[in-house]
Amino acid sequence: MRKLKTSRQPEILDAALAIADERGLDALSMRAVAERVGVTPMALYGYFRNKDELLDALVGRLLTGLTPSEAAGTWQERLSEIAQATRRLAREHPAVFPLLLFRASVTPDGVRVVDLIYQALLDAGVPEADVPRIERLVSTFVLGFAISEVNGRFSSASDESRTRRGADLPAHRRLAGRLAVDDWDAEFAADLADLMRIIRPV
Amino acid sequence: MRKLKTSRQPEILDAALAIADERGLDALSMRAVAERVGVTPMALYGYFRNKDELLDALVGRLLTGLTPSEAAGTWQERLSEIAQATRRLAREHPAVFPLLLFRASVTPDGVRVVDLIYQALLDAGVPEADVPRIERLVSTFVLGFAISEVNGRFSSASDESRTRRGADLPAHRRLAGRLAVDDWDAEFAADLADLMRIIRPV
DNA sequence: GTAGACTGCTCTACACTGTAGACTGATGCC
DNA sequence: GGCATCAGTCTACAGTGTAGAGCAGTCTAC
Repeated sequence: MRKLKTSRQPEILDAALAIADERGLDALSMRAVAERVGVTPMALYGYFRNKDELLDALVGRLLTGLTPSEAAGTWQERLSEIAQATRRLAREHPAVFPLLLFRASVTPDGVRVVDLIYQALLDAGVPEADVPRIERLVSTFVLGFAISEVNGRFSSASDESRTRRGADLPAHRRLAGRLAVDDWDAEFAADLADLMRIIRPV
Repeated sequence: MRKLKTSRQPEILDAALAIADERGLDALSMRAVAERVGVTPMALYGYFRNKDELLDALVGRLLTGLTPSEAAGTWQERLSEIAQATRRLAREHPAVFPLLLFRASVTPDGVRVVDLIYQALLDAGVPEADVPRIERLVSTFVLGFAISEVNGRFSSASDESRTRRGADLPAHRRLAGRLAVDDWDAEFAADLADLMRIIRPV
């Protein structure tokens, strides 16, 4: 089968996303998806050439949800909107989200988001020569932040244990009491504000 | 077996790292590691409780190589040194590197790197209350950049194809010709310079 | 009205994965 | 000698992605 069927692709992706959301990425097997769709595992291979392609399509589906409904407002508002939508997406689909960092987002919807960012940066007065770089800088950070957040890289669980062995960690000791974070929304907002200052110094 | 043996842990991790470097993360199976060590798969379970723990240890081993030999120079030089070392690491071990973003780096060496960054930020005059946040901002970006680079998220392969369908991508069309990147070293350096301006406005 | 092609799917099978459980042979201690 | 501990093996199980063959139904052409 050279040409793939498309009719039930959305249905299959819905099933895959639901499984990942409910039981994690490890549970996302071809067999599990097939069962949920009510079909034999091998039937899926009429719609996606293999599991990797299915995952790619899943990333594409996620990106579709990223495009903001309204593309209005100041450039700061628009950038902020996209960043927040990205973070929201990560929280809604923590298991699948990290795939965004690995599977190059060349889907039409992915490119459309990039275009919106380009436009915001141009409106902000970023020199044309710098726009693509700044876009990569910002989106890399936003993706990285969202992933770190949902994956617990920022886990402060061990903050206290860190400071306890302060002997060889002078800076940690000095910062004791400031390591815990209670408001990630505020942290993210502060980060964005800092990045905005890169985009247009005030 | 409650308590784990440690004697051959380094040897096992070396084998695991070599396999990942040579044949990718997918090829990193317990059986493959065991064969390379010259032992039965089940023998590994005397040294690591399961595959996840082995991977965690692998991340720890990577981080050990991150700690700079010299902790001297201006704060800019020190931060830059760590950032470049991180990027170098990603290129040396592209398959394993992404694990850094997912497996919280609470190993002693990981914390030591964080401490060095804290110290650099303090030296730069960052208010104590902001130091941990800025550390997360910078390290999130650096990790994200390195991963994106080795994983091809920045792939410019499709840049031309993007601009071709310029109709609904106005900003892309306007930036045509500026989308290709030939020097990632320069891009990374420029990004770092921008981030330094967040740390201490000039 | 029947032959042939096409579609959408199933069934079986293979090589591979992580790892639980039981075992063996060697070493060191009393 | 007797026993415990250790390092490693062997077997087995449930699960994975997917190749290859086959099968019932529908559409088209003569």
